[in-house]
Amino acid sequence: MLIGQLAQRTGLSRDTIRFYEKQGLIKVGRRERRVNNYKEYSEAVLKRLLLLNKIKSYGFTLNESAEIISLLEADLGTCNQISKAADKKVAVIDKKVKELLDLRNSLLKIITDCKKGCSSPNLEDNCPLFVLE
Amino acid sequence: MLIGQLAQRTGLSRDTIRFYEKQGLIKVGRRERRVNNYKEYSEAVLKRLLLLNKIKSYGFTLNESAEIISLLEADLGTCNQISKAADKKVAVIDKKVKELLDLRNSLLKIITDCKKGCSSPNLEDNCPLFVLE
DNA sequence: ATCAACCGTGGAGTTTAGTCCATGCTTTAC
DNA sequence: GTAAAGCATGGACTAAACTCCACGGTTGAT
Repeated sequence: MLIGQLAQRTGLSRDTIRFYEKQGLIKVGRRERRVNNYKEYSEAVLKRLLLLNKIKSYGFTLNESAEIISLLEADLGTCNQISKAADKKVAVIDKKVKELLDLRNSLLKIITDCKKGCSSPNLEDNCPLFVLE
Repeated sequence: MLIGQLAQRTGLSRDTIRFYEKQGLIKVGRRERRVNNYKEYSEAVLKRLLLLNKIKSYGFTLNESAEIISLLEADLGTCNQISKAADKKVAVIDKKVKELLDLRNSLLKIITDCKKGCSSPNLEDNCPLFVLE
């Protein structure tokens, strides 16, 4: 199929597909061209892209996704390997969540402090925060 | 003071200070130069940088921080304004946290599914996930 | 014949917040 | 007198994952 159809079937834009190609995430052999030089994409490429999307949707980066696919293709994507990769991601996510929640608390505190510091309920006063002592 | 001292007192690198200058976050008048062309930074600039850092530490971007400072300087940084900006940030954070937690659940699910799908406890089998049906 | 819609390539731009480099002048210390 | 350290300027580079653009060839419909 041509790139337009590939785009439709994967939900990716042509530009994205071409970008993935530039990145080496998918390959089209130099022989897989039509006479007019249009690229002919195989079902295998379609599958690879769908898989890439699926893995990516779990929060893996493009490169990580490609690595996982390589493992699978080399029959090395064992349960241990995959689980370990996912575990690592979970740890990263947990860290991010913690940071965000800390930030959230700080923000909530400045909101209450700001309102509290306003000369009583006149919320049109300047916020006493964000002023260096 | 010169940039080196300013860097020391703010904890920012010279490069960062120069970058902020390029971005227009701080300004040094063309007249505020020593005879040798070295820039002379005022205490006001120092304060502005410290304030910028403080606001930034609450998760605001550089530009947002600069905007908040502008409000404060124009005596418009009212409790309402500041609280509203913080509220907005909180909402953004909440959204991100939710996304991350959803992702976390998906990952946990693929871990258990992967292990469950392994031909029983042989974790060296290929993970049955990440395979298109 | 011509217009839209599609294809190819190469390269630039986007975002954020800087970092690093080259070049060249100034000042300070030994 | 010379080396190190500090200053100024302008511009390139970084990550991530695209998106957009220009230019040009091809195909299909009218």
